[in-house]
Amino acid sequence: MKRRSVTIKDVAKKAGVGVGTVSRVINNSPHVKPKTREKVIKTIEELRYLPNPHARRLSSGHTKIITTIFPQMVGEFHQLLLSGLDRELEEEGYTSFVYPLYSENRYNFVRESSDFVLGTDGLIVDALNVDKLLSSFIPKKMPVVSVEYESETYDSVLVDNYYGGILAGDYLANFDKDLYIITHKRESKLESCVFQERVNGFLESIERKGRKVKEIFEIQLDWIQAFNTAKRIFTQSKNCAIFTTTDYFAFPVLEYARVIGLEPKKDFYLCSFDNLTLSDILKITTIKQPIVEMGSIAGRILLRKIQGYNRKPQAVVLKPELILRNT
Amino acid sequence: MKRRSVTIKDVAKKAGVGVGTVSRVINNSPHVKPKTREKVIKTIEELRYLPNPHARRLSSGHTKIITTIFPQMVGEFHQLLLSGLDRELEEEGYTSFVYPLYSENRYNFVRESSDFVLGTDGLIVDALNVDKLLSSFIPKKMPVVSVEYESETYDSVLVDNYYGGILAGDYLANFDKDLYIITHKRESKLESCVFQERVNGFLESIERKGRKVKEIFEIQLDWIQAFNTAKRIFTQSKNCAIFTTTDYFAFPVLEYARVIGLEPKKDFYLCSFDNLTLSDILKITTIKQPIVEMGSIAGRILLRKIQGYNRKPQAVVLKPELILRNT
DNA sequence: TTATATATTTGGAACGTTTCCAAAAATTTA
DNA sequence: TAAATTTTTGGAAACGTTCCAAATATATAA
Repeated sequence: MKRRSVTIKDVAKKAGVGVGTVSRVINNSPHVKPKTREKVIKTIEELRYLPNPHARRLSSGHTKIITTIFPQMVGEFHQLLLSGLDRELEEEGYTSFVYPLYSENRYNFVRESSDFVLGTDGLIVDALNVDKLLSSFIPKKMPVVSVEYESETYDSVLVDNYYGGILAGDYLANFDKDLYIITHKRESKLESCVFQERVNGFLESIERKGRKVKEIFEIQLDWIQAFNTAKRIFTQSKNCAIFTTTDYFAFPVLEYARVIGLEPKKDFYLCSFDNLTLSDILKITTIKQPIVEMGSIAGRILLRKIQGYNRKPQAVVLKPELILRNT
Repeated sequence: MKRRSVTIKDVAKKAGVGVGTVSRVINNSPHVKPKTREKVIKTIEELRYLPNPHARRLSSGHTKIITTIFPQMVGEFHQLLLSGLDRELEEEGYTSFVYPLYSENRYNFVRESSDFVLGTDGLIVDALNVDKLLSSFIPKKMPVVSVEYESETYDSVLVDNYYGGILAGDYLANFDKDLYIITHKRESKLESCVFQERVNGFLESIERKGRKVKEIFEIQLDWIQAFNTAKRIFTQSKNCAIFTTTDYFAFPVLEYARVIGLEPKKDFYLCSFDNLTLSDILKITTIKQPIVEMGSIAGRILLRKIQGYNRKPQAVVLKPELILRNT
């Protein structure tokens, strides 16, 4: 209600047309005579008119923006997920903002001013227990898709992490080696909860085959800790098979093994999880997660919900796949 | 303009008060009798009323949200910057969204629908040539602060990277070692441009002392490439001093040196840049960037601009600092 | 040429808040 | 008890769009 800037009315008056016509020109409606359109465009430029997005949104009811909530922002995974998502969104003129939830403060902010959530057309929530953490204050009509976590309230898109663990177990149990697991230690409710499932699947698989794991190392998402863990494992056993629950851990493990001169697929075996670019370059055997696909499926579902298509929450569970490489 | 939900009028009617009063209750105005307030709150809960954020924003003229544009999202640096920023924003009830610009597509989207930029109260742009890339389509009255890049159009907050390079040079040139640089290779206009300055400062410093660098390695922001580069350097020279233009490169270098049994501050020297948590843990000598401080200064300036305080664009240049540790 | 169909343009009523102001009610003071 | 002051209140106006129904201009067919 403060200082006013150039409005659609100013443009309409100056161009000698109605506001509706100006609106149509702005929105590329075909129902405007070329001559009129030209005149309006010229006026818009003269007055340096910019549509007020808030008015636009109040009137149209949408923002063409969706929010992606990530537990934190780390590297390739999120970038891939986002790019899959964007692929779908772009087609319909949507784009995505990221709201990282790396601190309690940020989480509280979302809770208290749910306004922020409502100010956008939809919500993608990644790797969070959305039912417990968010659903209570997200209005019922807000379209939400949960990724990497099977929600009871919303549609979900995820990889079958348990099955992925089984694949890894089935592979590594083939060899007569000491079995180790390096996985992520979950330290707060805001951290991703996919890793435990992978471990569970792995344990189930090797148990079936009468095998046991020698030790499970739980570390933070940090390559140096993984490197040091590799050191510990290879000191303990010169004859081991390691399951790392994310590629981020596999890279340093392999590197350490190389440095001390161990040969993969002979001195040791390594099966990882994710299939990020580097695991291909480094020829690491890994469980492939279709990350980009996960993003685009989530995007498609979300768009459909935004368009009013309603159904009971379902989970799309993608099958991970063992990618046999040189470890 | 579709299906209507519960509005402030519905609440007012049901509670037997005027819309103004309801508005006052929602916004915690002190000018409401406790009894009335209670009655209104009860009605709001009964009707499950949620204020429409678009209407709110149109009327009030602000969103209480600011957008942070990052070239890409990687780890600790951005998290620290954001947390510094948030510290300031939170006090005034603002929060920040992230818009990562990791692809041309995303960049084009911002260009074409600048609407997205306008939908928020202010803009923090990190490590991008904001003058060339963004200023042309950002409306004049939009508050913008550039971080890590000295803008001609907007206020900037940055570390004196050149001076940081000099500090590193002054330190490493003390030793009678072969000098190497490992830095980031800038491959697109959307990538950060701070590294070259650091290199330039370093080169200036050692030239003054009559020294020369043996080789400059330009690699991607990727630990394995840094690791391999370390391998190459230590193979080439058993007696070297290395300047890494970011801690991300220093970690693998140090790790590799450890693995082959070289002792820091004796067999080799290493000076890095950033001062991330790990450089402390690993006792790496580094140039400290006050990242959190940078974020909070940027936040403070932005808030002031939002509040209408206007001045000619200025740059706040923070001095980096040599943190002497064990390398 | 006229009647009809079609394409273009128009004004103004929503949209749901906040903000402001004048009026009403409550409280204090004389 | 009346007057002065403070607190609380209701509701109109404004925010700048979109959308709709109606009006006007233009093209087409007879």
